Amino acid sequence: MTIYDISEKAGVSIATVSRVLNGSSSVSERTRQKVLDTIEQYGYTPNAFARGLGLNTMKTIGIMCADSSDLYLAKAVYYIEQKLRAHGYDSLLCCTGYELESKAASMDLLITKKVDSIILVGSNFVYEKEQDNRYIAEAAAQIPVMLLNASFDAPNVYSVLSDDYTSMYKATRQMRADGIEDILYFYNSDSYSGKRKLSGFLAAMEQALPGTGPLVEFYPGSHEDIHAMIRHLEAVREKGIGFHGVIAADDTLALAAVKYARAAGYRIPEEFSAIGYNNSMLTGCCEPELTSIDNRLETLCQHLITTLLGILEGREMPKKTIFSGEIIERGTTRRLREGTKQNS
Amino acid sequence: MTIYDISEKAGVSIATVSRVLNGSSSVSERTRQKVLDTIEQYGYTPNAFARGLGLNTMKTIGIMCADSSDLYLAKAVYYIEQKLRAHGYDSLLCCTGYELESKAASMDLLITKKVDSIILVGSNFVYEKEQDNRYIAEAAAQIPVMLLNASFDAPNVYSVLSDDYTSMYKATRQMRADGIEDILYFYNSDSYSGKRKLSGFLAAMEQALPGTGPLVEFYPGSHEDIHAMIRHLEAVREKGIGFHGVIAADDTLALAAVKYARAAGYRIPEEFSAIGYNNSMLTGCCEPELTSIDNRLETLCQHLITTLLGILEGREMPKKTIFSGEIIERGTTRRLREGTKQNS
DNA sequence: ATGAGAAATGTAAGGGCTTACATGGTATCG
DNA sequence: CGATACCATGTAAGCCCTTACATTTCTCAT
Repeated sequence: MTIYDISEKAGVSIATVSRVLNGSSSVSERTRQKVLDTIEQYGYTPNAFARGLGLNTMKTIGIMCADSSDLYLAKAVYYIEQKLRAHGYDSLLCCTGYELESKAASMDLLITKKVDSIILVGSNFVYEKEQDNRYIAEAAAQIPVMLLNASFDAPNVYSVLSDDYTSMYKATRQMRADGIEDILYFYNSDSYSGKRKLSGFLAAMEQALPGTGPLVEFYPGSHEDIHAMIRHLEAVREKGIGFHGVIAADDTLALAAVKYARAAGYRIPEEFSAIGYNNSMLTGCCEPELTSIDNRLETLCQHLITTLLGILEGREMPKKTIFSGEIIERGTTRRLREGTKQNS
Repeated sequence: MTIYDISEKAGVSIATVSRVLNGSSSVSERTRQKVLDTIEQYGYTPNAFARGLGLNTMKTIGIMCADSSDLYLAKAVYYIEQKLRAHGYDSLLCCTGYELESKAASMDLLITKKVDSIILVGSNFVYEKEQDNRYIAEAAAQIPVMLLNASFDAPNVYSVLSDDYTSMYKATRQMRADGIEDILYFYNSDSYSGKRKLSGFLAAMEQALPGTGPLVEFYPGSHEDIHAMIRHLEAVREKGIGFHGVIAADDTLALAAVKYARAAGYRIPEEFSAIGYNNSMLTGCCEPELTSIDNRLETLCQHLITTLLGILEGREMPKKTIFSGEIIERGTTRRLREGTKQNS
């Protein structure tokens, strides 16, 4: 069943059928109905390839993310896919892993597949070394590239991100205001946002205790292995380093910190505090529940899609948008700051 | 840059270039190299649409899942995407939600987009009423449809699933063997596998205590809201129904049960047991750690892809494959069965 | 009624690729 | 050395749409 069949059955030319299909230019209401009826009757669907060839687009967006099974990234991918679909775009998903090479390769692949744009989900796509980001600039020479949770300045590259620096800065200040001196920063990624978060922590600590070397621990293992994280923290203590608060770059790490602290016999939050990041469902999984920073992922995604659609329609759009995060207080932090409303 | 440009630069015909590109039929090694060099030199990539139009395939597989942010589904999508990519296929992701209507609509959409096959990830795609599954059969009339964790018998539909019935049956028997009489079955889905799990539980209970009405609770709320789950369990107790063990259809539910039990003052596993399902990262999130059923998701996905590739190559493939699951014992169950090796 | 201009429709030229078939060249055999 | 068979390559006909441009049909003011 092709457009020719329909045009024949409906007694019009293929051009007219095409016009009806695309809603463009003028077709009299009468013919329009006639064509529509015929299409309905014969159950015709235009061939996507031929259409793509003609229009040079198939309304498909490439979504790249390192690991779509990661709690946070999965959520982002979900929001993005939803919102794209709502606007008639499909999503070609590409889980690239964390190596630069395979990211670049996936990017080429998506471009070859003729996606209209590529969305890079997660801050690990932007590297410190400028040259490592060349692959992004190269892709952007062909189609717009959107960054979620990262920023990179190049033509045709658009960024939407959360103000991780300030969020961490505030969290750190808050924990100090709660009277905790020895805070350990626990993180597992040197990604773009990973670095911003760390800077926020360091800035707050430097301001509070100038010249002191703040406690900072990098966890290199698997993102899901809470055991290993706990062991890591135990190893830190065994080195004689004491800490009564943990600010983590991620809820999983924070959860590990809570479990570590409980095992070590601390009462939480009286003797030990923890703040996580992402405000994921994991916050409900520990006792007491985890205070966490919400970076308004859905808002970010919404904005990213709005921006993308604008670009695809040829409008001028902001190259970089930053949203602020919010600390969601739960049971792993006390509240000495505002008066003396304490938790216990 | 088209195939014409290359053919010109290389001094051959477009047919030859095409042949080199597709590795088909015979091309002399000399011309082959010449063409390859030219392509390399000018950085030519064939136009995917034109190619699709000619070959009537773009090596793309549709992946449908209700909610790709669900821990378990996200993992499945991840495995599938990885394995497909390894074989040169791309994945068009489609999060459909849980309504039949939108599932059917998404299916049409994917077919319109000319995917080579559709994979339905998750058991919620198969309904009890035969007629509600018509949308699957209809799609299968056009392209092969693969079911993960569900089964539905129709031409061109292939199923790969875990033996949820037996897994639950075993888990239930095991908990009873551990001396727990009042086991509550806690579930949140009437999906295909949801029903199989429930049956396994009921069968084991019926066998143990014929005629007794087993305790069964359906949780209707959000998949992520652990609080609500806990409240639900509390409400059950307030109705005067006692239980000292929970078998849950899902790790999140089991986690809620553990939190519920701890809050109620039970010692785990001495006074209260719990078994979850999926063996997800959540098992490491509670104290003690959660015993859970592993349904070998990666194996399922691997097999599903192998089957799919076979079908696409025109080979005959098994229509239904069932793998057995495995109980991974952790801290929320005791072990009275095998001798007296106890946990505490 | 008539002619101009607008509206509706048709014609045909791509878009970039695959591939059946045609052609020319070379090796093989008697 | 001519006939046979094959291998390498080229020619051209699709694949199914979109759309610029040409043509026909209306509409309406005169």
